[in-house]
Amino acid sequence: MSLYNHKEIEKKWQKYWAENKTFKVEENREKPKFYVLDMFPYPSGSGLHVGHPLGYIASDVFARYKNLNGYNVLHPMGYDSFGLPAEQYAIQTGQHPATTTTTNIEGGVDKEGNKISGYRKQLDKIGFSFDWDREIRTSSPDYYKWTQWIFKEIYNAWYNKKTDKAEPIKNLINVFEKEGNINVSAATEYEEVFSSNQWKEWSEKQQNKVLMNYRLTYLSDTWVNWCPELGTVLANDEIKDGVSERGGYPVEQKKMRQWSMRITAYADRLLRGLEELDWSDSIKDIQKNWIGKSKGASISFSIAGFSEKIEVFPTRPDTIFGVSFMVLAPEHPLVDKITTKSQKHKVEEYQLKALTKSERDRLSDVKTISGEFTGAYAIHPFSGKKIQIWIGDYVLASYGTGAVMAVPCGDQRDWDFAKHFQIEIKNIFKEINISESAYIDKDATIVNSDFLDGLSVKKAIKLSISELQNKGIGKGKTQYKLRDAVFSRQRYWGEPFPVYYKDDIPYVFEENKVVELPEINKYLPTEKGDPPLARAEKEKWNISIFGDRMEYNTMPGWAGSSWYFIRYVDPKNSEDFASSEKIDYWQNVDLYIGGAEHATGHLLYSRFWSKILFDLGHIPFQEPFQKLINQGMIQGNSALVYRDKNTGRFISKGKKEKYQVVSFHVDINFLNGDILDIEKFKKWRKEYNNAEFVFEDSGEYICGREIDKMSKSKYNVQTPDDLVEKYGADTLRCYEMFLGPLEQHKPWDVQGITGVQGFLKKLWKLFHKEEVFMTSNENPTKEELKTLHKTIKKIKEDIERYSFNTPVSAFMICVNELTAMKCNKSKILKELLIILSPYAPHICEELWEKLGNTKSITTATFPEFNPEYLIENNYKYPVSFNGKMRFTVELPINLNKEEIEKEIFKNEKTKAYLKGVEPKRVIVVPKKIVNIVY
RNA sequence: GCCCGAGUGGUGGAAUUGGUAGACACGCAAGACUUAAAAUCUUGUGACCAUCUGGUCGUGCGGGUUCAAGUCCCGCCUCGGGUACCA
Repeated sequence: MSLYNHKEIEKKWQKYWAENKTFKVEENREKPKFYVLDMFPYPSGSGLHVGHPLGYIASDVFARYKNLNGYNVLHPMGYDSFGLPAEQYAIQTGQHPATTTTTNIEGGVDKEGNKISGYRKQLDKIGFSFDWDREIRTSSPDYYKWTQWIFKEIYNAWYNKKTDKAEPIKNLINVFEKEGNINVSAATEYEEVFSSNQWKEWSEKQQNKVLMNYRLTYLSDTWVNWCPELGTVLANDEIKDGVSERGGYPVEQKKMRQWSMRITAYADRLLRGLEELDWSDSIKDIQKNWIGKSKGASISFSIAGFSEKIEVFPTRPDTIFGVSFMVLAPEHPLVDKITTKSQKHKVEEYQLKALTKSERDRLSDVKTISGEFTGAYAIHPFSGKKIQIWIGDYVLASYGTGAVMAVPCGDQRDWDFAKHFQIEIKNIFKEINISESAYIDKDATIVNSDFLDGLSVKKAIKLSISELQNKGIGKGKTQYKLRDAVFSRQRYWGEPFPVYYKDDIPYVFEENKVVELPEINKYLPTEKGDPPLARAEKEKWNISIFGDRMEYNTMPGWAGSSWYFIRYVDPKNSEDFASSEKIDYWQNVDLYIGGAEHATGHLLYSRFWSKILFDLGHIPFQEPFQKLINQGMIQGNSALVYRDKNTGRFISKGKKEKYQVVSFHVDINFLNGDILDIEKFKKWRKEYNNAEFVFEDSGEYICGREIDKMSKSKYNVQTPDDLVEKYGADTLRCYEMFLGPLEQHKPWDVQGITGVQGFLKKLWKLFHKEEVFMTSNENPTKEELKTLHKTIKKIKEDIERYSFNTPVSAFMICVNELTAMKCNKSKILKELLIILSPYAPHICEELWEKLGNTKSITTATFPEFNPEYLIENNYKYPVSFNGKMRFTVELPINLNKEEIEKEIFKNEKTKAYLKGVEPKRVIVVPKKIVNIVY
């Protein structure tokens, strides 16, 4: 073998790595650990396209780099294998989702007879350094046994606000038995107070009901986002623009008995925890927004003639004297009660109208101001004045208290509302004109406000809160937008809950045994509307049910992915979710790479579960992912053909203006560059067999191009398999990195790949003469060492700042320079192979072996950069005149400013540019630049 | 609307702290080898002007700071992401 044969080399080394378990990793206290993780994929039937491996390649480069630098690197891979598509497929074909899932991972044939290559085989071809002995699948009972265990841990925990952490529910029960709940400060909506006697007297059912209010996962009747088409409940982050993210089906509000996770207890810690994370600002912002912390006061207004109060939550309690009316959401429970007879008709009409309006309508209808007066009055807590109570659909029942104290001078929506209904607008800001709009900045001085007069906003907020507190009508309060997360799905293909019901009370199984997903005859809801699991008879379950029935819901997609990074450290442990020694060694993930679309889902829930597990003493860290990189999406480069509407002929791109055309997507595999292969196209579909064309003058058919999401339906999917076959995995790896910064979105374009392959061929040639392997043992020259060490420095610096694209150019430059020097010295090439091996591991292993090494290149050490080789005697000074670079002058590096200036002015060219004019100023920056101003 | 991020040749992109804009690669053009093609190699390639030397312009647009701005500041435009009557 003499020419670079990527197929043979890659096959050989992939086999070698697998047989020798090269990437198997164990705890090793001699070495520092490094944990590199990719977001694990959902194994879909369509397999990997070139966008998927982008992040995996980057993390693999980093993992291999860290390994060469003496770290013990954990770099696992697995599958998030519960999910909707497999279930949808099961509904259509009757095939068990487990079967589909296995086929999608391991390869095989699907029900329609399509060949599925399988994720694992696709991944293997790219040469990743995954430790496959650690593979996990969230749908495997060995794995979800522990997802269920974590659920039980969460179920058996409550949030103690005094210690600011989760604690076992047992402790709480002890307290209840001793002294009731009088001294308990917990994350709960439950406000009733009970004594120890009351607690003891209660039935089990009653006690259970009360405890539900404290548990970190609890059952409650909640308004949920119900998607009838999917037959399931969706989390807020699974809905985009009012329709389901998957499928785009309408979503409606429905009340259902659901498991929820008390994530709100962690709102503040989730917010504060962001500060110490090395994540992009945009992801941090998204999470901050989602948590939505706002500080203010809760104030209750009494209503004239009623005992009820209206609770409001202003963030600006300092504007309390600017209140000129109140607005309730049309759905507010008090509306029916306080509305006067004369207003009743109008109010009810308005309520009905508001009901029919969808969220979307309300949103798009910002300009229309609407509302109705209820006829009732609230009492201002300080002035005692009567103020009108209105309803308006700009106030949402679902947010805060569903009521606002309207301060038109300080809030634009209140201002608009007051103007529209001609309600008084009181100005409480000193020397501020509010005749055109409200004043929302916080830099005014408060006036017309009794005891707040003359104060700054900041001081007035403080004082107003303490006065409210004194009067017992309000207090300072912090509110979050974050809601508790609904944790039930009316689905089959998910983790079953380790829960059964007896007399309608939920119980979790005491014994630590997995509750396996039972076989059912159909993957659809029952006629009664119960979830599919209701179809399983009691004996179909692998566990003896002591109660009346099992929980029929399953867990959501994010359950398994919220803790998988912990399981990787000890994936086969059957006694524990992972041994504490191993967790202690590996700790949290040092580098996590994945898509930004998981910002509010997976990335938030994982942080939430980590904090619970930390509080309960199961793990020693609170944050799962220290450094996060969000890789950009690789978009598809679709190809279009144009068909003449009149004749049905296909018109080439350059001629299409002369015709009335409709465009179609065609398979990108029919193209060579932008030129369509007419024969392939004709064979594609029957109706094209006799297609006629209008060509360019050159006689070719040129396709249009368009950047789309990569998807089957646009025929623009490029699989890594084809490219690996044609160019090799090493080329693909380097090329995907070469494409641009990892975080950036970029269209896929295969045109540049030949350049990268050319680079590897040139590398190969450095080691060969006349197609025979030949290297020299001579000592390298200064120039050769300079090239090598310049590259070592650049690669190290770039990889460490996660710049994965620039090293590829540096390697190219290095190989180009060595080629120009005709360098085949093993002392140089050996080190080049080591630094290149994270990018192109196969070719490097092969050449490494040819150099006479018997151990894999993965056991090598990343070379030390030696600055001595980069010391220059001269520097080429760019000489600028008035900031414009004109020419360069090479000067000894050790000259000082004055000497440099002298040398420059000796130069003929300098004189020519100055034309005898005396320079006004000369700037000399040694080892940088010379600028002459004249 | 608000909050982030981005805008550089025909294309992907480089320029890490203000200091030679366009590295590296694709594409294109010319040439060498070849019966021919592929592969490979050599040369050129931001735009405009000029016979070369060279000059003018040039990093989305308009200003500004500076000896010097792709990089910093102010105001806009476009695109992408997030969020949405949040009280």
